Amino acid sequence: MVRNLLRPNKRNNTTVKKGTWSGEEDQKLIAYIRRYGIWNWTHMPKPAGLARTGKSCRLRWMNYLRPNIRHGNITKEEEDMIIESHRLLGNKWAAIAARLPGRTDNEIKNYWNTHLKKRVGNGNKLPNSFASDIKAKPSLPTIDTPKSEPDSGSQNVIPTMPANSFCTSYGVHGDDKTSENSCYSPCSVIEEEESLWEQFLALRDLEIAENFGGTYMHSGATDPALVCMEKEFLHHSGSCEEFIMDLW
DNA sequence: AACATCTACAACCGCTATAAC
DNA sequence: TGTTATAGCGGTTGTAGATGT
Repeated sequence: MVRNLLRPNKRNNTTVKKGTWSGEEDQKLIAYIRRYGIWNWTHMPKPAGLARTGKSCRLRWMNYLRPNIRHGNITKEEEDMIIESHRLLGNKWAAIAARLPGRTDNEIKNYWNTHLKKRVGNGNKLPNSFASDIKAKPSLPTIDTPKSEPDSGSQNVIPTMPANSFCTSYGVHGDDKTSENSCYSPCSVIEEEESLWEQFLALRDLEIAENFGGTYMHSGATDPALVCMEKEFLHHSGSCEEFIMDLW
């Protein structure tokens, strides 16, 4: 029994898939973000070839697919940090996650509810007023995380940008395969070679380029792939053929 | 072997905050 | 200033796999 439902979306008359993400869906999302970056979660699923809501895509990316996510057992040190942070902050999972590099709020929340809640209980929680005081003070010392501060110098920086300012071929994943993080990560598996879906996206770029001057040029396209290609082509001095070659 | 129960965690839902218009 | 769209957060649910009977 897999949570794998299809629900019609009344708003745009499409069918939205729910439930567990398949490997193919992961691959599509990673390939799309790898190529185009994160520009708008709501409008991303369609051009990415996903029958998911933007919200679902965001959650999947943030909690599972994003680079530098640590999967696997929580260490003793991390557990201590969770307990201590929870004592200070209460159920502020995002704030707690910010103190634990590579861990997501969802993971910490699950870990707390399944492993620590009974053991630690709520007895050590400080009053809410204290927790909100801490929240209001961004100077609270925290451990750097990819979420709050993308690691500089690395290519594992996900571009986030408004839809109208985006550009193609942003590097989402680094080439560093010597990472000490040996935990399973769908990202690292797919990183090994260009995915089929990524190749498809590249072919689509080519198709778009071939149609410049015609259909796409004045289509008012909103798909960033088209918008950006359009901009790039307009600024390209060479022929269409040269433009295509430059893309590779 | 078959079924029931438990555990861990991925994913969904509803709400709030923020930004843009 | 009000409205709408989007992102993010925390609570909760549902499922897969493990374990017990």
